[in-house]
Amino acid sequence: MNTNEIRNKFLTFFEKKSHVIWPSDSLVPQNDPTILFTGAGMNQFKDMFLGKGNLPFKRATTCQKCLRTGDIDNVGKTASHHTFFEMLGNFSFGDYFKKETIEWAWEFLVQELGMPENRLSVSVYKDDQESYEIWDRHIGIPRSNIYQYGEKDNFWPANAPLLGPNGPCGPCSEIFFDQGEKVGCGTKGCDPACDCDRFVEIWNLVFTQYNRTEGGKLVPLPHKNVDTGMGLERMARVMQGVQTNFDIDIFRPIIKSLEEIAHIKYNGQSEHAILMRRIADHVKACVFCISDGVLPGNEGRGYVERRLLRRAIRDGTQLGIKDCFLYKLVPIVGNVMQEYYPDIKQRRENIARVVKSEEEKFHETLELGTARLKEWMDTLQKNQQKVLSGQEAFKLYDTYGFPLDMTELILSEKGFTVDKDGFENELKKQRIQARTSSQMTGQVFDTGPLSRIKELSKGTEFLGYQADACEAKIIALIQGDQLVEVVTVGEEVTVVLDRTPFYGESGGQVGDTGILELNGNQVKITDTKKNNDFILHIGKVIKGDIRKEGLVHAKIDIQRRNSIRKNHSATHILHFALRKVIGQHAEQSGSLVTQDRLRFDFHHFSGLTQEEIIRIEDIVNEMILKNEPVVVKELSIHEARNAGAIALFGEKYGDLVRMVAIGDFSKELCGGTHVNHSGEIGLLRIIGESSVAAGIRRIEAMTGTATLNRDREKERLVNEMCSALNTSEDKLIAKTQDLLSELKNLQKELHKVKQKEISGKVDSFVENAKVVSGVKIITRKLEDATADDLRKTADRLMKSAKDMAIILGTAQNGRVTIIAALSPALVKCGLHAGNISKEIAKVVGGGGGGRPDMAQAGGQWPEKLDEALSFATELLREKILAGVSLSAE
RNA sequence: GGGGAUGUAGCUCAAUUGGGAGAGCGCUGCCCUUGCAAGGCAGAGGUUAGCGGUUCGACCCCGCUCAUCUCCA
Repeated sequence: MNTNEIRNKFLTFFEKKSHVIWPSDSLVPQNDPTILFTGAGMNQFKDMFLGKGNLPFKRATTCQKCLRTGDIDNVGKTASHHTFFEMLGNFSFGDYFKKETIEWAWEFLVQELGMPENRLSVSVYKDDQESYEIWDRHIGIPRSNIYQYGEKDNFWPANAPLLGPNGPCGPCSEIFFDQGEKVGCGTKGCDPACDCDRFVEIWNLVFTQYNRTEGGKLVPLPHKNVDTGMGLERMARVMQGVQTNFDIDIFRPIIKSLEEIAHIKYNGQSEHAILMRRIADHVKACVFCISDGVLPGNEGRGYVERRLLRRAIRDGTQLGIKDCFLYKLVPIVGNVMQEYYPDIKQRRENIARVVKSEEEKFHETLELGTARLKEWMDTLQKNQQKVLSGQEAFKLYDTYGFPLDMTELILSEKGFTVDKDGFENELKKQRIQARTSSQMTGQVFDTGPLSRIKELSKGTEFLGYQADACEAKIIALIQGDQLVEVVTVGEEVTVVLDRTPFYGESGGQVGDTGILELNGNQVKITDTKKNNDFILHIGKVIKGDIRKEGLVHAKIDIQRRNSIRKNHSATHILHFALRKVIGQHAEQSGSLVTQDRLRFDFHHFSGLTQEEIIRIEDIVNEMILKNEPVVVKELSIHEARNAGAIALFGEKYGDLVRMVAIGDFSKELCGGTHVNHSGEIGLLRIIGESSVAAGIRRIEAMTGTATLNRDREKERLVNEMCSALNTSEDKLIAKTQDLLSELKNLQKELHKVKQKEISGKVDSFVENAKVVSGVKIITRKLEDATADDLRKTADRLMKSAKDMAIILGTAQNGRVTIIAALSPALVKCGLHAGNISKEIAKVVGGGGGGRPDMAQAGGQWPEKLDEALSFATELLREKILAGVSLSAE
């Protein structure tokens, strides 16, 4: 039985038991600060479990995409560990409980899947007599097949009564499939708790019936929930009678393709097999991440994904694959998953491009790391050492991203080793440092103010598609993380209403601004955000006090909203034009729609040419001028897909969606606000094109009167330039070029004149030089000279005689600059221009230094420059006399 | 969120540890060469990522910001 059949059977089985088949949540959880990735079927139902969700059903069944990296080190080594996997589940929110859950689970396994009863065994929590009796009496499982375990194995979350966290929890009952004595440890007393492979845990039935409070108290919940999870891959492995999860129908083609790329036969046993399994797992995880909008990066989710990708790439190199290869597996993953996840196949090219570019990047870092490591190996060689220190290995890893095992490999080829303990030590240090400042609290359920509001209300009704203003009741006033009753003038506040015309930031469209008014008291709303079903009005009380009573009049800034409408509709047209011009792969990967501009990110491998930009602009404006109607319809997701509407990467859609159609060319699923006819947009101008990430480009544009203002501004600029340059528009460029070349000529001229002036002075300086012991001493002041002029003059003077000591000074802008130069012979005698300049500079209130033959000094008392120069003459005389006698000795 | 590294000409990188911003490749022009490749000469190209500080003086030292890379969470 293949995975698709199992999945379908499961979902339809529970549908027959009055469950709603609910779509999988995105791997990126929305509005849940407690987790990075969706890791279990229940994640999207947390609010339902707490009794404050507002989904219109009490029973649901899902097949949830999950990503977990906690057990990453086991992936590939064991038969069943994955990072990405699918979890089948059925859920009860205060509806049925243990009896039905257990009964149905048994019915499904035995009757639907036809599993042999004698191979199944179960476990229950030691204190959960209720479940025990259901298994024992109601189902009639032999007692020898019912195991009772403690809170480590049969409680959710594990060890919750003792260790926490606080929140909903409860006992669970697990169902195991016995693969027989031949598999696993082979000991007589082997049971489901054994670490060996014999008993496969196929289903976990969790009964969340308690709320754990401070101190480990378990308070019974008013309505009890059921949360079950069946790993699809594991189940498929049992049903298909194969040894590991990687031998099932959705993994075999990936492994097979890998065999062809690496020219290595997969035998399930060797070291190579571990690597191949891991690659298969990781590439699938990354494909799903990318399709849910997570791009590889260096923080948060993107970083988790990057680590998975890089590990897979490294495993590939261990298999002897030299070039990029992972991206070639993307279409294979698309094929095996296409029935339940058609998007993956559709987007395989974009996904593959992201994977490939990450592969290329990683190869680059590997090359850089290898080069650095070779340098260190050379020094080891020189110092006749054999061991690379842990610090150095860690530096290579930490700073340059060079994996430890590669370091070891390269070292061992030349007979070196690495201090692994030292490395681990460094890693431990970093972990401790980072953990002390983490934001993930380890809590399963969010306890912030919003979670408390959910107990008061089901959400905010959005009226903004039709209305600009309405009367509304205040549900809550939030300040910081506190719920308050009154907010006084001047204070900032977040207001939650029961209904509102304010659009909460989502889908790239910014939140509305406006005014909330109640009996002359006013809150100025500067931003509006969305959290689940609540719309949060963020602002400041500007008049009177706001209390949680009466009806407020909520009114948005309609002009601003109208600009946003234009930009949002324009974004859709731009998306269409873009794909028409550069290709269908140019899918949206993000957008920002504000009142004065729009930003649109899309998949593309290179920058746009000027011609492409112009064509895109032309097509958009053509569509605007056609004044096509914009029609918004509410449809089921199924109908919308059939109509050919574009859904976005990584967005999760409910059963009812809004489809925005412009003319007959653009259809997108979109919750934003739009114009009624495309003509209202007026005009679109593309004002920028740039890169945001590998494979992603960004276009910025503006519409409506904003473009008019921009054009006026440009015109004003040109006019001002014309009047500044005293010319007309048609001659502006020629005139500018003339001026530039004139300027250049003048600069050259000036340079020449200065050179001439210097050489003129040089002669007289040399003539009037004092001579001490055959050394010409020149100390002079130059007017209007820069440090560079002084230096050039000194250079010129230096050429005029063999032994010279030169000090030149100038006063400019209230500062003194001095240059000291000595000819090589004097330097040999022990004179140092740097030291000399230092002493001279003291006279003008500064310091100095430099090379023995040429130095620079400065000071802040220009009036003392003459004094400094005569001091310099004396100083040089003394030094030369001393120096010469020294060298004579 | 916390660390480490990097940021200099269009590209790849130097700058002796605070004291004249340079090389190679590429570009422009000229010369040489009967083709190709090369060679010779000359030239353009820089806010040393940005801001602030220390200093007589900062590519260099210190602080902040930004971008890229990387590790930890």
